[in-house]
Parts: sequence; C-alpha cells; structure tokens
Amino acid sequence: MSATFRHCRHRELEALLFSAISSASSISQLNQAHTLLYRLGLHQSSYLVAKLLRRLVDLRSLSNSYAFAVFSQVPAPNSFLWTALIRTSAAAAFGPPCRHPLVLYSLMRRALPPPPPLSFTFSALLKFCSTSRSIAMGSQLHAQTIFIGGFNEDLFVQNTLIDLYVQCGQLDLARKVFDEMLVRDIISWTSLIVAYTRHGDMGSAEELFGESPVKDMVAWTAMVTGYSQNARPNEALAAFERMRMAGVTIDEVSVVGAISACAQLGAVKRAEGVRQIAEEYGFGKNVVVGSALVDMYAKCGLIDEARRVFYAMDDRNVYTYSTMITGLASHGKALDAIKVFDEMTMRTEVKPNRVTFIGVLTACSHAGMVEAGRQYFTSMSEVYGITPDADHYACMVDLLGRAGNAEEALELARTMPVEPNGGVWGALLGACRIHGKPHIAKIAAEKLFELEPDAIGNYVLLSNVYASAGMWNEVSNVRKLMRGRGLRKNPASSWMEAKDGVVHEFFAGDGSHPMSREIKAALEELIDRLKCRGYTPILSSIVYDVSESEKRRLLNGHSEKLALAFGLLTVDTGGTIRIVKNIRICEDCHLVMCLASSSENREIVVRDNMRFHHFKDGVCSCGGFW
DNA sequence: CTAGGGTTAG
Repeated sequence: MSATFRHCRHRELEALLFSAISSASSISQLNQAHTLLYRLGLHQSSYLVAKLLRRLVDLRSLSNSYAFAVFSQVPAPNSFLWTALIRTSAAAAFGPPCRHPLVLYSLMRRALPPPPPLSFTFSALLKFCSTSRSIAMGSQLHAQTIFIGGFNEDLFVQNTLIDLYVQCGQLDLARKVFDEMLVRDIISWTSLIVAYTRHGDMGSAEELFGESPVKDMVAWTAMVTGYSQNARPNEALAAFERMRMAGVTIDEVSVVGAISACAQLGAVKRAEGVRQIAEEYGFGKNVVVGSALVDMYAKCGLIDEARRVFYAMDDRNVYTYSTMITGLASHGKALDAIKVFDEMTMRTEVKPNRVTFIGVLTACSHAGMVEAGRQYFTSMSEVYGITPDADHYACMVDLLGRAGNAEEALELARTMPVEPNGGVWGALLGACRIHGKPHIAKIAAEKLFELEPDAIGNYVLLSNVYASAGMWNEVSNVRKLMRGRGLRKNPASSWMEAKDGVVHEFFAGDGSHPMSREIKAALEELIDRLKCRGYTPILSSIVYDVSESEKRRLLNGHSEKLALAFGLLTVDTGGTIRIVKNIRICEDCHLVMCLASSSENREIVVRDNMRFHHFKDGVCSCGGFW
C-alpha cells in the first residue's frame, strides 16, 4: 500500500520536474531545475537527465562540460540518456571533456548489455554526419545499417540517410536510398523534393510531387518556395493557389514563398492579395513573414508601405533591418537607409552582417555619397569586425566609378586584397557606360568575358560604350564575338499590372497586344506633346549603326514606352503608373518618363533590374545616378 | 527523433 503510494508520489514528482525542465526558457532556469533534481535525489534518473540534455540542445546554450557533468551523476545511464548525450555532443563543437559522438556510441555499446542498437540512437549519429557534412563517416554508418535487422524498414534511419546524402550534395545516393526503401512516408518524399528544388531541378521535383501519394502542408510549401527560389514567381503563386484550393491549411512558412514571389513580380494587386491572406491568419507578427513583406512592398515600389510594415513589427532581426536598408537604397533614399542602420546599431542588440553593409554601401553609391561610403567601408572591419569580401569591393568600385572616378575605381579593382569577381568588373564597366571611358571599359570587359562568358549583358554594355564613342569598328567586333559564342539576347520586356490584377507584358516593337493600335497611337500623341515642350530624342541610346530615322523608330518601340502608353490609357486619373522592366532603362526612355510625369500630371514608378525610378513633376528620384 | 522560411552588388 505505502509502496504504491510512494511510487505514485515519485511518478507525480517526476512528471512535475519533467514539465519544469521542458518549460525552462533559459540556461539559468534550466540550472534551477537541475538544482531541484539534485535536492530531491532525482538527479540519478536517466529519464529526467535525458530531458535536461535535450532541452540544453533546444536552447542552443551548449555547455559541453555541463552536459557531461550532469550525465556523469547518473550511475546507470540507459540508452535514452546515452542517445541524448550523443545528440548534445553532435550539436556542439565538441571539446574536452566531451567526446566525439562516435566515441560516445562505442562507450555506450560497451556500457550497456548488448541489445540490438536502437534506431533513434543510430539516427542521431547519422544526423551528426549530415550536419557536419561528413560523407565518409556517414557512408560507413550507412554500410553498417544494412546489416542491422529491421533498419531497412526503419523510417527514421532511412529518412536520416536521405538527409545525410542531400546535405553532402550527393543527390544520386539520396535517390538510391529513396528508391530502395521498402516503406516511405511523406517525409521521405518531401526531403527529396526539397533536394531537387535546391539544385534548381524543378522538373524532377514536380515529377516526385505528382507521384507522392499524400501531399501535406509541408510538401505543398516546399513546391511553392521551390518555384519562388528558382525565379518562377508565377508558378509559385499558382502552386500556392492550388494548395489553398486543395483545402490544405497554411502557416507562416507557406505564405513566405508566395510573398517572395510577389516581390519578384513587382505586382501590387497580387501582393495586396497575399498580404491580406497573411493578415487574416495573423501571420503578420512573425519576423520572417514581416521581413518578407517589407521586401515585397519595397520591390513593388511601395516604399512607404514597406516602411509602415517595418515600424509596426514587434521583433526585428538582421534580415529585417538589412531588407529595409536595401529597400530604401534601391529607391535612392540613402539618408533614410543610413538612419535605419544607425537605429539598428545604436538602439538595438542586432548586429549588422555582410549583407547589411552591402545595403548601406549601395545606398551611398546610388546617392553619390562617396565620403560617407568610404567611412562605412572602413568601419565595417574596424568597428564591426567584418572583413570586406569581393561583393563589398564591388560596391566601392561602383561608388567611385559612378561618381565619375573610374581611374580610382580601376586602381581599387587591381589592388584589392581579395580576388575581384564579376561584380567588381561589372561595376567598373557600368561606370564606363555612364562616363564613357572606352579604354577602361575594355579592361573590365576582358575580365568579364573570362569570368562570365555567357552573360550577354556585358557584351551589350561594352558595345554600348563603343557606340557612344562612335567606335563602330569595335562595336561590330563585339557583335561578332557574341555571335561566335552563340549568345542570343534575352528579349527586353516591360510589364504592368492592370486594374484586374492581370499582368500585361510588352516587348520592343511588339504589336501582339490586343490594344496595340491604341497604344501606338497614344504613344505618338504623347511624343508629339513632349516635342512641343522641347523633347529631342536621345539617338545615342540606340547602339546600332543605322540611319537617324530608323533610330527614332526603334526608340519609340522600346517596351517601357509601350507600357507607359498602356498605363496612360488604362490607369485611373491620378493613379500611379507602375512599370517593371527586366533590363536597365535607357536614357531616352528615362527622359520621356520625366517629361511625361509633368505633361500628363502623373506619378510614374519604374523598376528596372537595378533600382527604382520615381518620376514626378518632371524629375526623377534617382537624380541622374543610374 | 526525420521534411518547408526572409536580405546580396554591376
């Protein structure tokens, strides 16, 4: 009777302490729980100590000596406790007195009577190999699993094997494990689907997704994010829509892929729709969702809405701040970007990272703030301990070159302590496009043709520099080079979202749009009105050696002008015309937008591949820096 | 226990 009672009390106490450990949210609370265990004589319980170790891993406050000390107090650790210790050691950078997970495993095998090894212990070892990318150790363990009875049907073991090979970049081996599995669950399918999406192989991902017998929220989300991360925003949104149609519930993670797809499209109506869904479910409070929304609004041209979301957030981390800074930079609001950076560094605990500095440096560059840019560049290593990499040097080359100092930019590219990448030479070539330095452009382009032989834009840029300088022989040489390498231009296009959310895309000189005739007429009328106000076409924007009248004809066929005319015809009076372009806006179109913004009394926002241009009352927010 | 997340220069 009293034994039963004592037993009951013991069980109750154990349950109480178990929940105390589970709810510990800091290392000091965990310490208190441990002290309690000690006082009550329960520090020898494998069950409770194993929970303690697992909580230690969850809290990421890993102290291996502490873990080992706690473990050592248990006289007869069972296999659960051993496994927890292995996990602790696998999660940390192990050092004395902690041992390597495999060593612990052999100690465990020696300490315990020889039972068949537990699958979850083995999974913990495999997981360790997977996180530490130890393919050699992992495949040895894999070989062992083959001889252990039941492991070929054990989902934990098999799924961890898939993960191991995926993490080590061995997709074929992961697929082999998957194909040979006797039983598969949704996790096996999804692991492999995600592996394909991360390798950019959406075809295989689609195939697997189609074949998988069950599709849950995570699997659907994997497809949505897969499309989004592979720059296929329309398909991402379509998948998101199908997912909701199929009645699958969504969570914070599911909406992020859709939000990021809207950011890529720059389509405001779609964006508002997805935002509404996110808010309906109350996901807006989540840091990741919030950061994605900030990015989405910034990339859709609604920088003030991005700012509102940013300031309404409760938690902001380095992603949130970097996104806001980069967003402001792309809209040419350098001072605001710097203000956000200062808020972050002076009033919060959030530490800037390398991406944050890329944002700050581009902000300076896009506003011509050379001295401020130099100071931030110096401070990043001296104050924040971040060593500038090639991307940061690219920003500096851009900063100097854009401001008209191509010689110093070239000098920096030549003397920088890390190997210059395509970004560095590309920034230099871009500077030459603005300031016309054919001899420097040639140096930059030669490096680029080696580093990025297939990047068509570099050839076009060089040929443009030569064309502006009237060096038609060199222009034709560049064109020959392009042809010789079998490169063809990505068609330039501009697109615009209509009132109903449908996206209309325009190509240069293209007459396939249903309203094509009206658009052409409206454009001609507009150009005539602008000419009365002193507009002269900038013929040098056409880089072909053709007659002047042909140049005029080509200029008026530019896709952004077609989109502008479509906007003037369809956007309500007083509404902002928002155009997205896949390449940089040309000088003539830039001028036309400026003039049209005042003559038509319209705000026009153009997102090109680099940044935003806000045209209002005849001026552009870029201040001529683009 | 094992699957899905946001920022990057020309």
